[in-house]
Amino acid sequence: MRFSRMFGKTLRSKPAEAEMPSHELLLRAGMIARLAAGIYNYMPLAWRVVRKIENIMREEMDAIGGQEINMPVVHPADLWKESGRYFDIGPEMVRFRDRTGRDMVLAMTHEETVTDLARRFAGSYRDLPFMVYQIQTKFRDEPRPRGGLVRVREFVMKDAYSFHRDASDLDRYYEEVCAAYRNICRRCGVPVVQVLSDVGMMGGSQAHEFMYVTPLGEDTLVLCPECGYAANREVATVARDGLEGLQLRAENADHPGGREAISGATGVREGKLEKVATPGKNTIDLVCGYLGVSPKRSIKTMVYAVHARTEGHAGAAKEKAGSKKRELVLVVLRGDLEVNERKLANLLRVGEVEPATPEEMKEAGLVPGYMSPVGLKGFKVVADLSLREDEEYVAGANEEGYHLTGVRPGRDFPVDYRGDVIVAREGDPCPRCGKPLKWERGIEVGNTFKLGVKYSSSMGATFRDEDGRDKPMVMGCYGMGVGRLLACIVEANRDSSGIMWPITVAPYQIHLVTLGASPRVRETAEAVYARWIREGKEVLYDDRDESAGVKLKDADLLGMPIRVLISDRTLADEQVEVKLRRDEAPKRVGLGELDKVVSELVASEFERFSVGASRPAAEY
RNA sequence: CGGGGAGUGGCGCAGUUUGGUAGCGCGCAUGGUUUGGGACCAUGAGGCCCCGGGUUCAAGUCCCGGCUCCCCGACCA
Repeated sequence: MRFSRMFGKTLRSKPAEAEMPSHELLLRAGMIARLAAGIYNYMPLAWRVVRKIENIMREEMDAIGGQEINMPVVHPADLWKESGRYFDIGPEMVRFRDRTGRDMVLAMTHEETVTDLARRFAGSYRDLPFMVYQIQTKFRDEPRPRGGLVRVREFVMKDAYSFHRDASDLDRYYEEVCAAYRNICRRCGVPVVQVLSDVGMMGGSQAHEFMYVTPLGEDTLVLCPECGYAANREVATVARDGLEGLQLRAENADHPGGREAISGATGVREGKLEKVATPGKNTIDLVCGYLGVSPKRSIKTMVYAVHARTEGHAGAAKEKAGSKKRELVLVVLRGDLEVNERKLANLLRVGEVEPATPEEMKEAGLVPGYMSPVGLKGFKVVADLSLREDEEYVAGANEEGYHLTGVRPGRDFPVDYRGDVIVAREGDPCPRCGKPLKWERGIEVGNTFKLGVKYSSSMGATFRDEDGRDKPMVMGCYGMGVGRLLACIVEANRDSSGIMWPITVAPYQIHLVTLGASPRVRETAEAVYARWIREGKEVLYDDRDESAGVKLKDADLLGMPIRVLISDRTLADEQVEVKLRRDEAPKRVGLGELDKVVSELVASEFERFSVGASRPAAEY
């Protein structure tokens, strides 16, 4: 490609809209152009990168037996009503009617369509397992697009779906997909960490996310540097022993206060529920400070509102889901901990929970600042595992200005649900090895879900098993955002001057630059360019009549891995200059050895991003 | 959807406080001088100052309404 003919232009200054380095560099390089919030054009250089990323994805999916297909972006809403998601998903799904008035949607993902295909074409256990994938546009009307290509509304995703006879076959295959995902990221030059994640709107039993770790990431990851435990904060757990046993005992040892303080402050014996006046002490800190008790010895009571879940099969009743009254749930946990709303929703088996509004609490007769489940009727109570039935706590008395001491969960109030509903904190003990956990931020480039039979059972995708019985297929689904991966490639491969493309995805492998306007330089470069094009080399040839500074700055910004420079100065010695983008120092190379040197560099650059023997052999 | 900010040649910005001929840098065009890190000289083109209404002799500037975009949250590949 001749630079002088290339559509697009580099920018000298940082565009005002740029939010993060990859965004700025892609804009300045003239590779992307925003059309609307979260909707981007891809210019020629970026599109070449996209095609290379897609091909790496294809190779890795094919290597684990995937078969590429293509499913539509516009779906009849009926399919989404069948799975029930038409009613569960909010305004992020674009809905419209076609000219005949039929309800249609834009695809946010393709579980419904692929499950429809599976039920039509796979009827026997002999047809299983199989995996199909596509690289296709999705549209999600995100509330807040951001970060250039990191969070957009229209995006291309590689999505794969596998179908199995049983869970153990899915488990086996799932590992292969995870390995393939690691290969894709490695080949694209993006380091990722695989973390446990929430199943989200996909449903299912287990899920992982593949995260590029960066302070600019949108997700918080909980990592154990010691044993490798890694989870999204939404689902991260902590070692309960460390939390409630050892630490609490240590705390009590340090603070002769502890339970004695409770009796001391109130004059009551241990083991009895007593009401104490705590005027104006309407926060955990105030109450505990006042009573001289550690917050770990107090019960925090939170009120959440939930909608009844629109579960399973579709039904006309769901149409009015929005009008349903919200049920209030009391959540109790140790006073020093915070509620993890994601875990709470999962425990209650609802899509989401929301903190109750002050009006709702008032209407229900609850007293903010002095709440507890003690003596209240008509509320479901969720107790976090951090509360022990053999300990006593300070809790609200449900009366302005009063608290209770000596409260025992279970004895003094009933517990309907018991589970892990707390947020893991930095420094909490790792659930696997007990060492302190660390927090990082990350961008999710891919995810994998064990869907199980959520879609196959609701949509009737069954197969006849060897035993003659019809069973729902066991499914997995696996997504990876192409544009988001591109953004992460830039994030992970750049310096202050510009992008440093890994050769595996670089728009062009070689950037040929001339300096000066002398005929000899021009003729030499033209000859080299013509020869390389003939040989099929990927070369961007900067043939512009620009000053040296402009051309070199552009070469750094655009970031092709190998730069070949021809000038009067180099030709004086019958040489050209060869430089890797990632290296500081250029090398002089005789004209006669140029092709050999470049070919070797191309090969060695590819070697840096190879996955070697770690790629699994095709299984099918 | 809450809270904050911004819309002025292609890009980055000033001008708005105090209403009075729309500016600067980069880019673009033409000619010339240059050519190892975003050169220089000269000449030139390019604007419904986001949209609609209002106040005024006069609105980029003041008032009302709307739209779009950005940031921080809530939400997600």
